[in-house]
Amino acid sequence: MEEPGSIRPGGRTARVRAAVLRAAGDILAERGFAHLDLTDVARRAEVGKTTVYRRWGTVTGLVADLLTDMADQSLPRARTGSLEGDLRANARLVQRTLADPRQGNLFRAVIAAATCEPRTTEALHRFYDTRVREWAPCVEEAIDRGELPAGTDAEEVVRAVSAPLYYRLLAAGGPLDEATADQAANAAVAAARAGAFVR
Amino acid sequence: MEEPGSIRPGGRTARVRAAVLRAAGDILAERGFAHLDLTDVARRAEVGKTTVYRRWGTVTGLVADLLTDMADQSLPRARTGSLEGDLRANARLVQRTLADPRQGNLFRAVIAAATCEPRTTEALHRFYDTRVREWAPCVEEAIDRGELPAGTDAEEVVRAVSAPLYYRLLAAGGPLDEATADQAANAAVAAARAGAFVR
DNA sequence: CTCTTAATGGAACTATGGACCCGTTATGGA
DNA sequence: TCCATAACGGGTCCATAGTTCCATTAAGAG
Repeated sequence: MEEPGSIRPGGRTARVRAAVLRAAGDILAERGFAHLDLTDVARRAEVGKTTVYRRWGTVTGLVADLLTDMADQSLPRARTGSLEGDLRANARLVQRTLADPRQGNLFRAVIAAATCEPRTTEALHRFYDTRVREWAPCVEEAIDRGELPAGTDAEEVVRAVSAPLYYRLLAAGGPLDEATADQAANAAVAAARAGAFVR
Repeated sequence: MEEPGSIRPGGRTARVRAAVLRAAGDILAERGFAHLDLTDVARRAEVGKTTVYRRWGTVTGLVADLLTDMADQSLPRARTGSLEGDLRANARLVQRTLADPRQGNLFRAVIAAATCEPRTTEALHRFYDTRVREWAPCVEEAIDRGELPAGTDAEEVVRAVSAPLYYRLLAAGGPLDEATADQAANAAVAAARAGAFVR
């Protein structure tokens, strides 16, 4: 019996997983990582406490599974035709997500959880790898068009757009509005044009 | 009896606080935020359990106090004479701090704790405000020298240097070496020169 | 449809984080 | 130096997170 749910993943098992992940997300968004315990999750999900402990074991383990679930729901990138437009669209998408009360708190909680366990950290990294790879092509295309220096690290440019937004969310604080998003996108474009991301 | 330690802060009380904060920092660095409980802190600090619960009450409250203690120990900024030099020095300082096993884990844990409670969040913001204000003058001077456009938000430039490093530490992962630090500094300078941080 | 068994979940148990009581210590002002 | 009391800390109690056991349910193969 390795990995409960791997042999009979259909029907009830899938319903239980969905209910548990949903409850976990709710609690994380409302109360934060520190107040998450599996007993509470089981109660909210209307699922047996034993089931939750058996399948996920620890809080960080549950968050890791939540992250792989989140990674599966990736949105397609924008295609505005220009580098500025695409990156600004990305910045605003990230900004709206982080500024949304539920989503923002969820991300903060998930990142906090990733702080505590390598397994969860890896799940988080995979999540961002997915997102970055989804958006990197718009930078690649700009390089092909000659808008950016050859050898520019496309993925690094995409990360540079998100970084200031996450920095505000997690560390330094400050407003997370559309102006912040646009500034992040503009700064990334300007730095990329100047060759700051050439490998 | 508001705020235990506010009326007789000397002698034993100060020693207890130092021992507790030291123990808390050790545990956070070694095991992370999730495994921090006040009973354990009291044991390590060789201090009465009751004392810890009375003075700090919760894990996040203790971390908040730890943060104000950390904010008091600010390093003076570098003065290399050039904007690039100063910001690169700042980037490398941050990078060395975050890459150091103990310090890096401590920062991750402290930020995770700040995720869970407004009081702690505010303490964290104050911590970064202190740091940013310490370094902002080197950008101001560059503006005065005409190296950067008038109206450039100096503090925002400083934040732009740290952001990519924290983004790696907390969210996306990836190497945190000197090359990363220099890239962050270069990108911030390039963006600032292009006017991306003009208010 | 039937049967095997994967997976769930109720219930009882244990370990421990956190709260409280009250006696002890030592700070800091007179 | 002395004293009022701020602050500490040992001991005890309680709520509950997490574990274990076993009966019940239903997935999915034939």
